[in-house]
Amino acid sequence: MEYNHQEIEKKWRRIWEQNNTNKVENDYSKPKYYVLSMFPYPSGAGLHVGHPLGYIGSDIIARYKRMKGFNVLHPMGFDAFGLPAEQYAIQTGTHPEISTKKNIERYRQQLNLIGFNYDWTREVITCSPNYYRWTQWIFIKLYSHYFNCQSKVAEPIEKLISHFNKNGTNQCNAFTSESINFSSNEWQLMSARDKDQTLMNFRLAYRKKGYVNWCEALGTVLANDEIKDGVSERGGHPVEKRAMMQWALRITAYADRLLNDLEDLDWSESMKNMQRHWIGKSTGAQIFFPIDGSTSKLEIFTTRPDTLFGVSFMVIAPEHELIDVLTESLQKKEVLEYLEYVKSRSDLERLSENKVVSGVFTGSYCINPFNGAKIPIWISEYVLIDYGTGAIMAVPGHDVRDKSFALKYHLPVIKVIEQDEKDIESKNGVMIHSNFLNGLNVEEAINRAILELESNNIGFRKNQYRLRDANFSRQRYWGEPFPVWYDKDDVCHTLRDHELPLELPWLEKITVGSQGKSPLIHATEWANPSEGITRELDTMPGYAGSSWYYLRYMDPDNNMVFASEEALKYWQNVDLYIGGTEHAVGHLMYARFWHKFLFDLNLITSNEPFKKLVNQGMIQGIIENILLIKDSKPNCFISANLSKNYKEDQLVRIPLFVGYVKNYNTSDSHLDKDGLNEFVKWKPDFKNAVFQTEEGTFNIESIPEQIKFKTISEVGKMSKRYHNVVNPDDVIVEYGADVFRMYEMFLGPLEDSKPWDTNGITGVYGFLKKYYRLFFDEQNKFSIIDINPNKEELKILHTCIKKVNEDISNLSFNTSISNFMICVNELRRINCRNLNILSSLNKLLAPFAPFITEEINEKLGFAESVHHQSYPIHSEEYLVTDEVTYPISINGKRRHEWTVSKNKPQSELETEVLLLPEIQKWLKGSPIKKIIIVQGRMINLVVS
RNA sequence: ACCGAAAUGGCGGAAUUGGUAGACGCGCUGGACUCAAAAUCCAGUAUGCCUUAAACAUGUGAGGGUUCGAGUCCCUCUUUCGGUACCA
Repeated sequence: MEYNHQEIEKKWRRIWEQNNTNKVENDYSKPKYYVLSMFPYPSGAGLHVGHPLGYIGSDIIARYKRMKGFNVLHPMGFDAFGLPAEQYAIQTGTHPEISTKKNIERYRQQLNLIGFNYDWTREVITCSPNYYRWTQWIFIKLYSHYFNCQSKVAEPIEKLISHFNKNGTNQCNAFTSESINFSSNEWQLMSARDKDQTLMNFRLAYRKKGYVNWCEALGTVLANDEIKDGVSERGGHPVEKRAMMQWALRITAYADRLLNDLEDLDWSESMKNMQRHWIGKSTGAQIFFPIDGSTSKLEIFTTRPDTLFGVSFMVIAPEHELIDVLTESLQKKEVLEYLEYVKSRSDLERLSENKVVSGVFTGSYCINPFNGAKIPIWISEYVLIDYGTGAIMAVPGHDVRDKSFALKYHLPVIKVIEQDEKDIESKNGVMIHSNFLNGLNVEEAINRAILELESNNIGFRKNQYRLRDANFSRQRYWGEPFPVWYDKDDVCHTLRDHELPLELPWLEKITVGSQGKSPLIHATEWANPSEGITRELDTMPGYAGSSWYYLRYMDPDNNMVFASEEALKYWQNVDLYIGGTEHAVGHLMYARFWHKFLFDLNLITSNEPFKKLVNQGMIQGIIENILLIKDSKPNCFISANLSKNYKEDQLVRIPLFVGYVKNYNTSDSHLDKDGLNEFVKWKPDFKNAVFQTEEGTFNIESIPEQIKFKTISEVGKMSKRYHNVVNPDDVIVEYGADVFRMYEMFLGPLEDSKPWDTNGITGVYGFLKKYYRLFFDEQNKFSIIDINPNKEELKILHTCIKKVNEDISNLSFNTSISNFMICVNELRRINCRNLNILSSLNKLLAPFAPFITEEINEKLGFAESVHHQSYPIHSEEYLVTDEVTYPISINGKRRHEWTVSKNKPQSELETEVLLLPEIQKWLKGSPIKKIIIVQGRMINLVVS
């Protein structure tokens, strides 16, 4: 009887669905275990082989935990709002709701094929009004709360308002990004609009000016991802930074808690470090430098107030609000030119190419508050507006970047710490040329300087965070609408609970917006529901829906609350969260922030959302690129072996469909004549392009038969944009879901990234065929013998049980599969057909290969699903051996093996080992310096 | 540039966490079964020296160090991948 995966898998898929085998109850009597995989964005390319890597891991854990007696929550859903669906709509006219729905159906079907034990009745889809109603509801909560710095929790904004009524800002303890002060009287006299704007400084969801990538030609805001080399990826149009009113979330209020609470999480240290670095807490001082000839002051933050006597210039960000005031008329032209240049540069470029410094002088000066020195104020792109105050004091004597700037523009370099030239940024040394700081070490000087600043009212001690209040607005259609409206005075109001959800209006045709607004500007009735009332036309970003979805799974259909108190209390938080490193910071930081906020409101009982976090590696794809000469007319492609004749920035890499390329992912990857024809058919824009090789330059008609047009191979993300997506479907048809699952796990450690490659899948397929055949006799009859197992069988089985249990708890699935292979090979060697042994092994394998084990389980005559039985536990008694083989090394080099009784005492080992002839041969009578014996492990002889 | 991860045979990887490097699988070579193929089974397979084997030497990205002993720990470097706030 041959293993027929198609038949078996089809059969059990149907039966499981009929019997609701995967249904999860809120059965509060059992201990709970919540295992979650990051939900996917349902892209048009379908589920690719990278997605299931983590899903299979969590599925194995979920099935394992269930067999261990836990009530397991293992849900799945879709992160369904997002840019690609909208882009697709603009290009093809298919409404995002329709394409998204279609994509989700495809994904769900593909997921079911793999045999995950999801309870689909708990599915969460972020774009369904049923769900985003509660995203909007949480947003309103954020809007109507502020952060109390004293109690360190969120509190209702009404509390702050009544404080303002009584005391103004005096001792209000509210977290704010901008320090503002007013009296109760001033507060009461404010107009509704002013009050609204003032409160925006405190609300956890608020509006402020934020910078976006504006593309005039496309009439839209672009994602960083859509910009390449400073121009739009689509069409190559110029892009500039533009300030717009944007919603933002005050995550910075929670910076300290997000930092401190990392301690107790069962996350990898590297992951915690990435989060720590992202939060980037630094301590220092905020200092006000008087501006020469003006009453206003330049506010800066520095971690090194000790170096105040070494300041030789100031640098402000190109977006700094004081630029107009500071720029002298003589400098105006130069400054404007520089600002023009900076507009075209991305933050990434501004930071990464900082070997080449650039900047411009404003013509104005500051006064050093400590010694009255006149200091020139410069503008440079290496200072970012979003970090700190957008202005720095430059100390070229003790900062490498400041120094290279000073050297380029011939500004003075003043040393104020006695130290070696090579470690000018270190905090070792004694202060010099610094008046009252002279003779102090750096730490003392920092404290002394801050005291001096504070007593003279020119600055104060401050913690600064790299973490920013990230932009929460998108000028897009396909996202959650903000549940707010503006009155004729532009005062913001939130909708009431019963008015939620505020649904996205249906647009027949999605087109880009205008005047910097989203496509929602075309929904005129929706946008202006009545006289003097306008809705917010921005929508929420992708991370809105994903910041709390794990809570909704606990009680997904509740229409009264986002999840019931009982469900929240029982499931609490996620015990194990598996997802890709690409979400290491963004998503996890925001989910932690929302969770803490809901915790402050007493809506949930845990302080952190994800107790244990594991990052699965990426399954990478091969990206094949064809080289195009920039700005060539007609478009001229070159064969990759000619690329050395060009500078890197003269060429553009265009990713193409991997299927057109011969020998892909090798140094010989190339397009042949057919490949080039297919390429042109696929990208008709290039039908008039020419192709240059060593043999000459050809157009598409004149291409010679034997052309080898070389491409460039890279390893990278599997993504629709690189045209290298591999779907699991074909693999499953050929080998079955059990093989697919086990093969993905067998590829290597869950955490490692690796390019997709099906070489070797036959090994896993062969294993399952062998496994299946274990249950059949020579006549191909299912035949199992129900007698007491012998010692050898028990040893083989229990060795495997022990290893597999250990491996599962370490999420080391690749080695557990090796152990299954070893076990099956051994059992076949001794021709084992024992019921006791094989039914235990079948249960052991069930979480990995749910279909085949269920089939065998039925054949073995068990009525209950194998997945509802209990998991085997090993007994040490079957594993004991009485002999041990010692490797014997001489000077650390292995020379011999020696098998002796396990209990041979160390003293006997020591004397007897020297008598072994194989050892004698090596010693040749030289004296033994030392004998190292690790009992039961190894012996090492040290000779001179 | 910054933060994080990785590098072991022809390939994916294993190594009890400082103790026999290469488990398990792929591929390859040879053999059995077969008219033949597929499937299956058996044997071999890090490299060098060598007809082969024994024996020996070398060997975990590069270079240094600690140790009786280093793939594993420390320092320096190289390459690749992920993230860097509007891809999700």
